[in-house]
Amino acid sequence: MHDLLKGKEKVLQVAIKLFSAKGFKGTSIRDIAQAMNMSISNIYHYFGNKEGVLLAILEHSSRRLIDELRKISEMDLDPLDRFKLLIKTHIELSGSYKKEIKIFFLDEEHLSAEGEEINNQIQRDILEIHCNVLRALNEAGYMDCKSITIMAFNILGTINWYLRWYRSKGPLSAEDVTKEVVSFILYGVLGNKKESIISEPR
Amino acid sequence: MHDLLKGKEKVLQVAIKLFSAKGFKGTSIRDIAQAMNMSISNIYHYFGNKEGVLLAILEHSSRRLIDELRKISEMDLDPLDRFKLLIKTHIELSGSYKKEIKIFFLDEEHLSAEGEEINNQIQRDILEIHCNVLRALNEAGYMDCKSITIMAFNILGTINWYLRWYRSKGPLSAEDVTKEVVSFILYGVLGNKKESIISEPR
DNA sequence: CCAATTACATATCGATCGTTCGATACTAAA
DNA sequence: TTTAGTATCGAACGATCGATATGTAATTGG
Repeated sequence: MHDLLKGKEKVLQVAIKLFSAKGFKGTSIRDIAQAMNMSISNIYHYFGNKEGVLLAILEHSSRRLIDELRKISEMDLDPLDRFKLLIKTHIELSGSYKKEIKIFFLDEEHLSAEGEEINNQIQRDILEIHCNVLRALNEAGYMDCKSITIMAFNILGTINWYLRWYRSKGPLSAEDVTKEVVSFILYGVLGNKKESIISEPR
Repeated sequence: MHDLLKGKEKVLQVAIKLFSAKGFKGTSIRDIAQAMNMSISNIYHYFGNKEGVLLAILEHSSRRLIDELRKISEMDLDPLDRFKLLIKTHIELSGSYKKEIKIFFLDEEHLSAEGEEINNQIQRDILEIHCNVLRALNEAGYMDCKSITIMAFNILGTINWYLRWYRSKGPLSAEDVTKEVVSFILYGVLGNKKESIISEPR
């Protein structure tokens, strides 16, 4: 047993890498098998079919992110502090699930009805968490917007796009970049009530 | 000639629809040919290969968007007004190129070196236009940020995400949704200098 | 009107795809 | 030691893929 990961777990690791790099349709079962010196049929033994691999990735990786974010959304904090923490955590956590998230939002198209349902549920869960936190923010008078949902979409767009373009190359440190993105979202959300901000989020 | 569009032009129309719906890898030349009752070989006669179809779409559709945006970015206006106009136009124009833009940002992965270069150039052009407008905004003291580029990315993320989720179904009119998105971007960009905003952009 | 170019079609190629089958090796309980 | 389940494999299936070779009809410029 000279491999750190074995069987099922390793398939997922390799598949995450390949799916995120070449897309779902762009990656064949053979690609995955070859990249880890495993037989094709063995992957089918584990996951049933190709989509099974994708769904396993989705469930496996999204669960952790969603649980973490939900925990924050239920914290007993000042609405603004909770919101800041949520955004910051979402960005930072997403950093470690970068590849997986790229898969979430890249391959929604070519799934079966069942797969699409699972994928939609994930996105709905994440959106709802943000909506809840935003709603509290709104009711506490920190912001004033016509549609909480639109605001949540704007936030997710900014975060997910950040995952696309960020390549630890530029002049700023990862931390500074995060701070800039968080700040953009913060001011965008608070809008004309920006006086609510006493101090920058650290 | 019972068809409104003929030949090359019609291939592009059909390909845009299919690529945006099922992805580049998820759409076969046969799909395109069948959807318009044309022979496979004829598409090859027009575009050389499958990627040729994609590149034709890219060049054809991005050119108009880029030209339009660049025109605005070079207008002799107050920096803030120019910025507002740019965002508003970008969102509205993107609305009509929705499918095409989905293709731009969905299929960057599976292109040849040449195709990737073209695609990158398009994205660089769009980014640069926004950077230029932002820079003027910054120099005029309307905003104060560490990185113009990050700001531009944030804007593009919000806009492109909007194209993903918007489905003329919700309670708000398309116009109102646009206004909300523009407002989010505006406040996000202006940050702690929001007093620069006198009146909402219509 | 005729030659040349363009617009299209049929038929087919070899490669690759997702998937399945049938067989072995290993492992742990009985 | 038998047995049952789990992990793994090689070989092959039919379908579909991108691409091409070889044509014929239509259009057009001189």
